[in-house]
Amino acid sequence: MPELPEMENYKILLNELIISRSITSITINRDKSINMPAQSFINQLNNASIVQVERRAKHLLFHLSNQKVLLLHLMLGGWMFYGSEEEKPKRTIQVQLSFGAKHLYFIGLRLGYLHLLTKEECNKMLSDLGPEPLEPQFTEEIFLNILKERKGTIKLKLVDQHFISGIGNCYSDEICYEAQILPMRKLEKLKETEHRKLYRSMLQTLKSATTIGGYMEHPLYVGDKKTGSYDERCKVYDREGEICPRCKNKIVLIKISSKKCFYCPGCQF
DNA sequence: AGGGCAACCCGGACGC
DNA sequence: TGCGTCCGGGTTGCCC
Repeated sequence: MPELPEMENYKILLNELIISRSITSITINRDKSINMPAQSFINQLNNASIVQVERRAKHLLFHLSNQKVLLLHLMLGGWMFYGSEEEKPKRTIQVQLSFGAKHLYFIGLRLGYLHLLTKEECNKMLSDLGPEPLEPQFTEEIFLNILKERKGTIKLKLVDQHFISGIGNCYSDEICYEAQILPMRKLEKLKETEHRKLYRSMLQTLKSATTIGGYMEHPLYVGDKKTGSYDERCKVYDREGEICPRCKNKIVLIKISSKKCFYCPGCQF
């Protein structure tokens, strides 16, 4: 569920909150969330500090002072909260990193994980990911070129992490809506003007969602007004039966390859 | 290469 | 309130 804008928002906020602060204790409530025996994990993290938080696709990389990397993927429904013991959400917490009196809580890690890796191991884990859509070097011409080599359903391509990384089920629908293109159409049947429109809609949607904090429903800390502001701006995702803000038709839900897909039959072609 | 599908996992929502 | 049931959804791997 958390996609590029949500993770980018987390990255920006965490870079303000936890940089250079020593990890004073670590609590593992779910062994499956990490990639080694809990005691080894704890021993390696204790007293380390987080030098920088980086994002790659839907992953966050916590770069540590001991040259290791904590690689986070929230998968479905994972989220984070930063605050004191009293502020702690009343949810099951899988992993907790403490920075003195403040703690970073990892919540909802079912299939999600927090792996402690060397830089080499981390690079290897991420080596199959496609380009970052918001990197300046990912130009419209490069996008058009990779589209020319590909066939298939637009929505399935947009969520394919080998093709472009960071887009998931929500933003793929929002991007198609913005581009006024039906998500079930085939890439190879689009005109070049539609390819260009898809690129511009992709950048516009991801940028504006990132700027206003993504659609993540839980704030990162008490008083966090930024995280989640995009939720009400989603035009089609999870809005079956609601009125399209552009043409007043009703939003439709279909399945594409067992994925939920929302679109407007009135103004997407 | 694209597409379909099962498996992974379990908190939380929902029904009674 | 309490218990049982079921669902969601990104990713991987396997098959056609």
